Formats: sequence, structure tokens, C-alpha cells
Amino acid sequence: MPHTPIAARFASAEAAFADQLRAKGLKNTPERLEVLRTIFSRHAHFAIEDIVAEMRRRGRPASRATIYRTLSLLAEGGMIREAVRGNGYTHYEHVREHHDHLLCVHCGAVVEFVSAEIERIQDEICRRHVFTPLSHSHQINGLCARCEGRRARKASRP
Amino acid sequence: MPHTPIAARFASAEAAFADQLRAKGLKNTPERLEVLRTIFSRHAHFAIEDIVAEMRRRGRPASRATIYRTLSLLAEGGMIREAVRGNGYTHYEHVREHHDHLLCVHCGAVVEFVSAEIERIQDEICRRHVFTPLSHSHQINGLCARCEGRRARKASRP
DNA sequence: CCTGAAACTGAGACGCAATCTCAACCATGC
DNA sequence: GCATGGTTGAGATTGCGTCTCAGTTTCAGG
Repeated sequence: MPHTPIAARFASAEAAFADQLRAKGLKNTPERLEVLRTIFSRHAHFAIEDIVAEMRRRGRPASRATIYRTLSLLAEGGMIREAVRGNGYTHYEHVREHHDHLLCVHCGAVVEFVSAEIERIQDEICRRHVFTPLSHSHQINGLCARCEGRRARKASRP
Repeated sequence: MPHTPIAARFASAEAAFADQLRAKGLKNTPERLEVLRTIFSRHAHFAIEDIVAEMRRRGRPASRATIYRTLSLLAEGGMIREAVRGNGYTHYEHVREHHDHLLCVHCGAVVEFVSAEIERIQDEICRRHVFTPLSHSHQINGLCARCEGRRARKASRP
């Protein structure tokens, strides 16, 4: 196993997960480890089906129940989070530095954005409402430059 | 702040809805009108079940299918919008001035908030990405004061 | 007013993501 | 050994939301 940045993050995630499990008196099982590895080895955004498929491909299949359970644990531990809801099922993503999403409703493109200022204001709002934030989703739906251009070119209704 | 002219908005919503239906060659039925009235007569936020229950109480029951269909039409016409997703089912709300939501993941309570500053930053972000915003959802999930207190009390005796 | 084509409704079947159940299965400590 | 207590997976279950289709209603044009 080479010492790349990816491998490093990978290892620390494994360690963090192990700690979390130990702290709760839960067991560090091959299945759980494999879910973690599958997620962190490649996917930035992913749906459950991606994980199911990839684990099967790797010859380490796990049941949906186990994957859902592990995903909950990982989300609890702050290593992944629900990213985008809509269109039927939920997408997750690694937790990296925080960011939000622009979603093109026409072509489905996703652009990430970050705004420290928005984060700050959110905290302020939560304080004002005596509310303990756990997560948030901030998603702007609209048209990316290309799709907007394409639509403008077409004649629009009167 | 002036008192909201509920009756006026009500009438204009009916007219707007009628126009929308006519424009699409759809029919203005008692069921549709009743769904509109039920929504606008009281509910700021509501789930489908609220509408089902209230229409039954009023002696004008409608099937879930009809209600879902009408809700889609109203959303299309911009009179209501999906407000909060999570905890299983979707909440809708009237379209009024814009605002966003705090959702208590424990008891399901919803608090609204507005931030002109956040709106401004969003516009700025869209400009920077040459993105045409159509709608957005901004939702902070966490624990309201009451649920946080309850949890803290419980945690003190594991 | 009629009348018929087209749209609408309701009951229930269905689809589907997510959750739950439970018996068999470890891993660990005594 | 074997008892304890968490884990797994297959499949059942839940529950929101959508779809189907036969019977009903609307409304423009006669």
C-alpha cells in the first residue's frame, strides 16, 4: 500500500471509525471495514446502489441492510453525510471541507460552492433560535450557463 | 407590517389557478378547487395527510391521488412549493416572501428564517458561476431547544 | 339546452427506497 | 466448553408517492 495522500486519509478514516466503534462497544467487522474502504477508495458522491454494485464487483458483497447500517454509523461519526435528496433516492458524500451545491435542473450537472460567510450567518441564525445544528443542505436549483444559453436560443413563449 | 389580506390572496389564487388550468386545456373541478381552498384557508406548512384529514372533516373528502395531482399543478403554477424533505415525507407551503427552514430531526418541528444577507451572497455565487437560479432549498437540520435539553438530560445517566 | 370527446376521479394495485425481523453466526470472556 | 452479546443477511414490511382503469364530469360546439 503506497503512501499517497489518498492512502493517508484512508488510513485515518479507518482509525477514526475503529475508535468510534470501540467507544460504543460495537465491533469492527470485515463487512463494516469493507463498506468504509469501498466508499473512500473512489466515490466522492455516491448512492447506496453504487456501493452494493462495487462491493459485489470486488467479490465482497454485503447486504443492503448492512450497508445502510454502516452508512448510518459513518454519518454519525461525521465521516460521510447525506448530500443530495431528490429524484427518489439519497446521495451521500465524504465529508471534506464543507461545501454546497448548484444543481442544473436541465442537464443534472452539479457544481460545488463554498461560502464562509454563509456558514457564519447560519451559525448566527441557529444561536438566535437556540437550535443545535447537526447538518444542513443548501442547494440552488437552476440552469447552468450552457443550458441557459441553449434555452435562450429557442423561441420562448409570449 | 400590514395585515395580510387573506381573502384577497385567496380570490386571486383561485383566479390564477383557473387561468392556469384553462391555459393548459385542463378542467376546473370541484375537487381541485377544494384542495386549493383547504390549503389557502389555513395552512402555512402542510403535509398531504393534513389536507386529506381536513377535507374529510369538511365533508369534502378527496382521494390521495387527486390531492397529489392537484399539488403538482399548484406547484407548477408557482402557488405552493416543496418546503421540507426529510423524516419520510414532504411538506409543502404557500409561496409568500422567501424564507428557509430549521428542521428538528427529533420532533419534526419546523422554524422559518429569513436572511437577506444569505440571499445576496447566493446571487453573488450564481453570478460568479454564470448560473441562473430558479429555486433553492436551504435547510438546517438539528435539534430544537426542547429536544436538545431532553437529550442532554438523558445523556447524563447512561 | 343537448351531446360527445376529452379530461377527471377514486379505489386500490404497484414501485421503490429504506427499515425491520429473526435465526444463524461470530468473537470474547469466564 | 459454553454463555453472552453484538452482527449478518435474506426476506418481510413499511410507507410515501405514482399509476391504472372503469365509471363520472366538464365544457365547447352544435
